[in-house]
Amino acid sequence: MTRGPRRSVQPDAVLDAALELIDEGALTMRALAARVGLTPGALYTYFPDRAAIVTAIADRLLAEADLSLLDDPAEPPHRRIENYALALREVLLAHPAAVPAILGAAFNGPMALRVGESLLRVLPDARATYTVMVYVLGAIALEAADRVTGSTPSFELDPAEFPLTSGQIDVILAYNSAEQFQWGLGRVLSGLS
Amino acid sequence: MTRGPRRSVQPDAVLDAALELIDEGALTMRALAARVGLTPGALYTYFPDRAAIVTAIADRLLAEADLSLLDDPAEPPHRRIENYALALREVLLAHPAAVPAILGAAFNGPMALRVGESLLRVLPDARATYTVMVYVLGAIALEAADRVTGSTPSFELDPAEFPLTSGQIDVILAYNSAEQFQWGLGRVLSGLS
DNA sequence: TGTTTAAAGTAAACATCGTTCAGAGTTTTT
DNA sequence: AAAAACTCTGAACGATGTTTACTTTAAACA
Repeated sequence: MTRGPRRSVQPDAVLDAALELIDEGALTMRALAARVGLTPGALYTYFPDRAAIVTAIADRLLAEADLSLLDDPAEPPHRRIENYALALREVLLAHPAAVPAILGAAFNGPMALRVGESLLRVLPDARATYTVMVYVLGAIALEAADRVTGSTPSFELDPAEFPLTSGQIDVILAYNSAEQFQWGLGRVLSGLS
Repeated sequence: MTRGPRRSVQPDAVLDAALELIDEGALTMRALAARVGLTPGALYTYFPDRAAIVTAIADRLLAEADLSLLDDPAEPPHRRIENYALALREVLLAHPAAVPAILGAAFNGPMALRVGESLLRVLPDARATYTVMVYVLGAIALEAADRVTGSTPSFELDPAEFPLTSGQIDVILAYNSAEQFQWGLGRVLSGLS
């Protein structure tokens, strides 16, 4: 048994509160401490620094998407990847402000290794799995980025200067949607086989 | 003519210095002011706030990649896209710490519109051009992310738990290379036609 | 030409941030 | 019963982005 007094907060509860604060727009050590009923200094008993909290959240979010979707024997390989990718997209876009942190720590955490291994089981060529990860994480990152910055920030579009963009403006404004995500992923996967 | 004293620094020089500081690891208003020979408060005469400086840099970097590569009549369409993508990759990876800002402001700046319009000229389907942008920006973002965090952070890899990952570890460790970038882009483009 | 007006810049402060540290309190180990 | 290891508080430190008077400069206007 460890010496000293028992923790007054579960470490997971700290991460819960931290994710809440990220969703609300700003994760600060003081706000986090207040929310879990501690002093800022006490947080450094739980995690060495703020960055450790963020990467822990990133790994936990990565773990929320059901990895077993990649091993479902009832589905063809491409469908398994689509299912997992859609699940991951849903998990991450529920916390768009946390997505940049995931991109940064995408390949360091323990969960990322597990995702990579499972992907390799479906798509045995490492270059192909990396290409898929690039598309999936890239699409999620772009979509998350413009959810946090308040989308459509006064679109000044001159049809004379940007005729093609104007012509398909309806498609472009809908680029952040599950359908387009899935459409692009389907094309990427077909290009990889 | 505008009233008051002349500027003692060209606004572009402020952006140059700001990009230098980003490359060195930390862009601070105080450090930026010192570098251009001003007081922190004076910077707010040039830009409304720090975020404006960052997005201005993002747009300027986007402008550094030669857009005319997309219109080169001597090359087939897919080759044009590859050439521009490789050029953009080189420009952005020269400043990896600035890349997250570009992802964030990717579709707000004036230069981003120009890139989109040129892309549409060679790949007329908006969904396809968006898929290409996702791949290109995603690959660059992932590569930039692990250049700033000092790559290969003590890779503890258990071959029994991650057999497939271990088997292709050499490919995986080389995932950040122009060849793999181009390989994946080729597959994406072939899937789109 | 002399006065007004707007802009550039300085100096100093404000509020907030992550982080550290000495000490008080608590629990297990010896 | 004493010692050691741990949690937590309270207060501080240094650095950050930004704001606010105030001075100086130079164009615009009478």
